Amino acid sequence: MTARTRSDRRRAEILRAALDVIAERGYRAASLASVAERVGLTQQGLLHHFPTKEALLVAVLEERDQWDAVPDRQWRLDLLASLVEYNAMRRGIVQTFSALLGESVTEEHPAREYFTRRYASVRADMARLLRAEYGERLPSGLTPAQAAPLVVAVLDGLQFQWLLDPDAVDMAATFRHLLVLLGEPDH
Amino acid sequence: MTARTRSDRRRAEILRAALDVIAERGYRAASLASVAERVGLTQQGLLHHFPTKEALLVAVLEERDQWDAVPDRQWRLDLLASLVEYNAMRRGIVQTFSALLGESVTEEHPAREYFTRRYASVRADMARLLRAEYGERLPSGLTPAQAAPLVVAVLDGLQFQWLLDPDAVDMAATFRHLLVLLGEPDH
DNA sequence: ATTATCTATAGATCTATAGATAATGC
DNA sequence: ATTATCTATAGATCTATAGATAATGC
Repeated sequence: MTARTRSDRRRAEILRAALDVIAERGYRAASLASVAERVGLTQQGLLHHFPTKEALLVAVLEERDQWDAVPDRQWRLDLLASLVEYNAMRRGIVQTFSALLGESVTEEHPAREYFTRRYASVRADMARLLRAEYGERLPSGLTPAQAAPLVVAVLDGLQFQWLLDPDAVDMAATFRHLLVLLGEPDH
Repeated sequence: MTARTRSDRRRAEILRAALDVIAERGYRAASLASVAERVGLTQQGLLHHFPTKEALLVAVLEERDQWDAVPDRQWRLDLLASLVEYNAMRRGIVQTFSALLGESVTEEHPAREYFTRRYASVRADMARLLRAEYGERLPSGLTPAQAAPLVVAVLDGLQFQWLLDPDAVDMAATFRHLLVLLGEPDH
């Protein structure tokens, strides 16, 4: 599981530092020097492992894809609620990707395509999950495809409210309120 | 309504250019020079009107507060849907404030406090609106205070999905699906 | 007179390249 | 031998200050 070669370990260290720095400053304002400093390297030393700043961002995004690679047959709505609960304990990671999402809507942002593709796929997965849970119609009459972007929007929107004011917003409890709105599945 | 003095007009021009540049690059990556260029000024000329970059940001945020100053007694849920529809025609503005929101969760961002305060107040307004519409319980059994952060989250979350892929997400239609989930008010 | 704008510039950054040296692993 | 890291540095930026000049409005 852990990186094998010396080089892989170094890359993993750098990636973790990059996640932290991006959480603190976003990608554009994150400097290679500040990432390098956290792992005891010079900025030029870091560039030996990732040849450009963008290569480092790409590696960050690829890592995220690995976390998310949960076989989606196993997903259920109540497990989604647990995921939200879990995220509420990993503020740094949530902040990293919320900051990246925010930046990604600006022009020529190197993560823009990534997020565009990702949301298309997340909406599709969510629709599938809802279909598995409810069949072709939710109790409200909405189709899974209609409800999917709503559920995804709630997940992201809640993260921003929570990051700005963790004491004012209980992400997990609020997400469960969405499940109330969606209605109880029949099964 | 329009700015009166020469100076006020100039400031208004600069503000509009700043909104555009922030939409394109975010605040941190927006340079004073690029804002100045759009109004035919040098960067130093711009600084005559806004003494620091942060002062310019503050002015941008204050302007937003003015737009939002709709007497909230007049708000109703279906008017919110029209607002979403309207926003779908103002991509630039939506992008400006989505980018700022995204950046604002990073440390020491000059808009962080602004957004924290703003969301507290937006949630309170939304709860008030829901109470006016539904009374103390929505059809689902949720209280207005429980549903408010959800509705706000949907508004923001949809904006990100729409900005990334306008053709894939119909903001207004999807928001109306949320209204279906909330249920028809009795009155 | 006052306000607006410009030129010049200081002082910080930032990314990336070139090439030397140090450390590691056959 | 190869990989990792460093020093040196080019070439772009960026914000902000200082002080001169141009334009505007009593």
